[in-house]
This record gives sequence, structure tokens and C-alpha cells, in this order.
Amino acid sequence: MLSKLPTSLPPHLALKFIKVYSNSGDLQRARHLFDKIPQPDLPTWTILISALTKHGRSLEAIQYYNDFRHKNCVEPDKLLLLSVAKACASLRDVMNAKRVHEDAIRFGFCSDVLLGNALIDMYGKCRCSEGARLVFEGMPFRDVISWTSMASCYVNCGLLREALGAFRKMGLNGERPNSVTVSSILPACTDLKDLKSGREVHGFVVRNGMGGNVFVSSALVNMYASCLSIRQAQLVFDSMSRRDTVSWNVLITAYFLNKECEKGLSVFGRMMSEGVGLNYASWNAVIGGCMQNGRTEKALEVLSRMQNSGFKPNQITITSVLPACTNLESLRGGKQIHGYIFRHWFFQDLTTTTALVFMYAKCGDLELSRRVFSMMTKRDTVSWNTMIIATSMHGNGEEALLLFREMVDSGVRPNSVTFTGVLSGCSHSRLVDEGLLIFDSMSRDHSVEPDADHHSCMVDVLSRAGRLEEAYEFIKKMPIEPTAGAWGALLGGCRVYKNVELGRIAANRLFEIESDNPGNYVLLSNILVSAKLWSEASETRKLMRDRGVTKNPGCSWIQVRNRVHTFVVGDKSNDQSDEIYRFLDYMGEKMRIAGYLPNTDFVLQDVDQEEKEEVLCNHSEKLAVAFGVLNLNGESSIRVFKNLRICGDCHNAIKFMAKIVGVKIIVRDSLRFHHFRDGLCSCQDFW
DNA sequence: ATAGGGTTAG
Repeated sequence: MLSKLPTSLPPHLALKFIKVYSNSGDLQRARHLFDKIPQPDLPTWTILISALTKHGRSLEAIQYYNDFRHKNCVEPDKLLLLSVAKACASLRDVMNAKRVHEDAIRFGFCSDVLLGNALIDMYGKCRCSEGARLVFEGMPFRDVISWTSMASCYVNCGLLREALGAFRKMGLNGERPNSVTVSSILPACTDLKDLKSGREVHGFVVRNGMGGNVFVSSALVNMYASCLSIRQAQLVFDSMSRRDTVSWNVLITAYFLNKECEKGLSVFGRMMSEGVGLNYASWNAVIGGCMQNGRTEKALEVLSRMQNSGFKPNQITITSVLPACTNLESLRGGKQIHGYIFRHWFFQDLTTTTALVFMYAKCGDLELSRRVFSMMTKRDTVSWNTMIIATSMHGNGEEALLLFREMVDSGVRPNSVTFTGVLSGCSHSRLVDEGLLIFDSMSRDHSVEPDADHHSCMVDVLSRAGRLEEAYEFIKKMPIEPTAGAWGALLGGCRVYKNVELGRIAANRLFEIESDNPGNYVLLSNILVSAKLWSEASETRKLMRDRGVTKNPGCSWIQVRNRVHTFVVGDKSNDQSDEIYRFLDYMGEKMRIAGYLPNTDFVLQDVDQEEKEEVLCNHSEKLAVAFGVLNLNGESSIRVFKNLRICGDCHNAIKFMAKIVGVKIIVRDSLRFHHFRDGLCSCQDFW
């Protein structure tokens, strides 16, 4: 068909054909025809560009608009600018948004309410409140839509107080808010947890009879759930005359946010039995809600029901369930989800990719974590933070510092989480001076005020480097009340550097502010035992018993094929327990020949030397490592996880084992990852 | 012409 058309149509005919093709949605042909016209006139440009925008082909619309500007022979009309403004809004394209605004001024459309409103909306979607305000303030006449768009823009930009201000001001300026205004403004109250303003808006809704609008009433449910209580939210929900899927979704989310999983699930059940249509957000609200409340199993169960109901997990579903692999440290499951993400092109999404980076890091594979991060084309504060935290967890402080520099250089603003990440990296790599410099630069260069966590990180930086007196001085000079984190860091340092005096001070503070944490009693007792202060050590353990505090049982686990195998000290319940102990015996001989000396400091009981060595050989981490080595299946590395800190003797023994067996052994304890390879550990024995 | 719900880091 196309080839039979004459190559150059007379202009009026070309316009007619482009119109026909555009209206029928055949934009390929419309473009084809358009491209052949040597000098299109204004109506032709306008028809094509507005058709492209209307059919969601915003990128092409903007390209043609830039062509149009380049040729510079015709002036744009209002309709053309309106279309391009819409295109910029849908792509959140600030750069071209500014061009449209410029043209509107240059060609004298500033006083037009219709175009002005479109420009405000465009800037709002682009999250550029300055632009929107310029347009808004330059308008000679403003209607409800101008005010509503301005308020929406403020909400989009996170300027919630300003949004409420606009709502209040519009009444004074003689414009009455409508239901759209109200449903735009209520999320501001919700996010601010501002019950007073929320009630004020609710009053307005009642006085003006807007309660029947589902947008408005659903927003009210959300507001009450966030500002007052789930009960009040339920009351508003019950009084609604009309409810749609979104209203139900709001209620479900509210219950999960309030940690009432069973109620959330039962609302979801009612939704199904009452025949309310479910959509993706409904499923995602339940799955995400379960995940947020630690109900991983339930989340996975709902996920499979979702799939059985004909909903394919979408990008948000996947991002919600990915932390299941992160928390279960299931590298296998995580890789499967990565495959799904790859096949469905979800990897373009920042949130999803960030969750992937974190999953790989927490599952012990920093290399894959880096690889995913390096492929990201756009990075925000959270994604940079995630990579920084990932490298810090693995003890690569230098790399964390480099990432931090790169982040700042690329113009992404660090927040308080960034600094917790960087500083903990410094503490794991003995970067004391660097840590101090970063800490000092926080408020000066980045306007982030150091909080209690940052101070604790600094105590950790100093303590881990053995500068215990300085760490103690730092605590004493802190402008805020030192938390358990700060004293805990000092106590940890005292354990490594065997400082009884400061250890006692730190522990005694911890026994007051964190009296139920068994770890503190155990740490002090360990310090006292290694100083041979047996009776004081047993007093500490007595104090712990008297207070009813019980030691957390240490346990280690490892995933082999599809199963997680868990070990406690002296465990003999594994199918392969006999082999494990035989293997450890055999290893023990080889290790001794290689120069390994058992470090019996780590045995608490006052027993004789031989017995102490016996006790050391059955620590859960050694059992899990042995099991991993026995079940290598051709892998060159194994990953073991432990709930408590790795024991010092185990740390030493695993170095020897990695060398003798010739594999990479990765152990994650409660504080960080240790990469054992060829007789050395990545933490440089600094843990 | 302007409107609501589901996702990532400590």
C-alpha cells in the first residue's frame, strides 16, 4: 500500500493523510508520510506530535518537537506545546520540560490558563517544584486546576507542608478545592502523620459532601491508618458507600503496616470471597506485608497462589520477595530470581537491581554483587548505600571509601545511612585516620548530623584498631547519650586487645542499659577468663544467671543443593556426622603439622588442656565447614553462616583448612564476612 | 486539563 502512494503529496493532502493515519493509530505510516514532506506547516507538525503523545510515544513526540525547534521556521501553537508538555510529563524529562516552558514564554502563551496548568502538571511530574512555582506565580488567572496541580507538585516533590499551605491558601484566593484537590492533598497528611491537618481536610470533605468519592474516602482510610489507628481506618472503611479494589488494598496495607498480619490476610480473604476484583497491587500488598513482618514462608505461599490465579509476578512482586533469598541467604534461590528478572527485563528498574545487589552481598557473593552494580545505568542514594554497605560487610573498607568518593563525585547526595556504611567499612579495615576525616566532614560538607549510630561506628573504628583509651575518651566527649552500640564496640575491642579495666567499665554500663543481652556477659566473662581472673568471670556468669539471661545457642548453617544444614556445638544429628568428626580428626593432624596451635583462650570452662582442645574441635562453625568440604560437588568455594561471632580458634583453624583443602571458605558471622583463602583471611585477623 | 493502592539500604 505504502509504496503505491505518490512520493510527494501536495501539502493539504499530506496533512489529510497524516490525520487519518494518526487517528487510526497507524503512527508508523503517519511518520513515514510526514518525513517525506520537505517543509511541513504548523498544523501538520501539531497533528503528528499530538498523535504521538496521545498514543504514549512520548519519546518520539519530543524528538519531533526538537526537530521542529531546530528548523526554526514556524512558531509553535498552543496545542503543540500542550502535547509536548504532556510528553515531558510522562517521561519526567526535565530538560525538554524547560524548553517547552521557554517556548511558552517566548511565543506569548504565558497568560493562558490551559497551557499554564499543563506546564505546572508537567513540572510536578518531573519533580521540579521551582519550575512549577514560576509558572504558577506568572499566571494572571488561576483556577481550581492550577491550585490542585501546584499542590500535587509539592506532594510529588516531598514538600508536604507547602502542599498543605497551598490547600489552605486556595480558599483565601476564592477557589474551592474539589474532590481531586482533596485526594491529592490527603497523602501529604498521611506522610507527615499530621492528624490535625488530616481531620481538617476530613471536615472539609464532610461539609462539602465529598465522602461518596472513592478516591477521597480511600485516601481518608489511608490517612487515619497512618495518623491515628487502624481501628479508625476500619471505621471509615465500613462507612464507605462505595468501595473499589484500591480501597480494599489500602485497608490490607494498613493492617500489615500495623503488624496485624492475620487481620490483613483475613481482609484479603474477604476481598476474594466477596468477589471484589483483585489486581497486582492486592497480591503485592499481601506478599510485601508478609515479608515486612518476617513471614517469609507465608509470603512464598501467597506468591504461589498468585501464580495459580493467573497473575505472573511483576517487577514489584519480585522486588518484594527477593529479600526472602537475602534473609535466608539462599544464593541458589536468589540466582533463580535473577534469571527471572533478566528474562522479564526488570533489571532496568533501580529498586529491583538494588535489591539484587544486596541479595548477592548478603548471600556471600560480593563479586556478583559488584557485577550487578556496575551494570546499573542510574544510581540513587539507596543503590550507592547498598553497594557501600555490601563492601563494608565483606570488610573492604578501602573499596567502600572509593565508592563513597565516586558517589559524591557523581552528584548523588549521601544520607545518614551512607555514613554508617562507610564508617563501618573503616572499622573493619583499620582505617582510623580516614574514618576520623569522614566523621568530621559529615555535617561540614554533607549536612548530615552524626547520630548515635555514627558515634558508635567511630568508637568501633578506634576500638578495633586497638586505640581503646581514645575510644573511651570519644565516648566521654559524645554530645549525645552513648548507646549500647557505642559501649558494645568498646567492649568488643577490649576482648580482642585483652583490656580488663576498660572492659569492666563498658560491660557495667551495658549491664544497665541492655541488661538482657547475653552477648555482653559472655564477652566480659571471656575477657576475664583470658586474664585468668576465674572467680570474677564466674561472678559475671552468675550475674547473668541471676537475671534470668540465657546465652544464645551458637549455630552455623550451610546450604548444599536445595537443603540448609544446621549445626550446633557438638552436633551429632547430621546424617554425615561420623564422617564430619573423622574428617576433623584427620584435618587436626595435618593442621598441627602445618603449624596450627589450638588457642584455648576461647574455652570458657576451667578444665584441663586436653579437654579444652576437645571442646574446640566441635564448634558449630567447624562442623559446618567440614560438612561443606565433604559436599563440595566440584565447587571451589563454600559459604557458612553463623548467628554469633566466629570463635578465635575456629577463625585460625579455618585458615589452615582453606589452605590444606585448597578451597575458598566464606564464613559470615554476626558482624561481617570472612573470606578464607590459602591460609589467610580477608579480615587480616582483625575481627 | 488536575486524583488514590503494591518495591530497595542501616
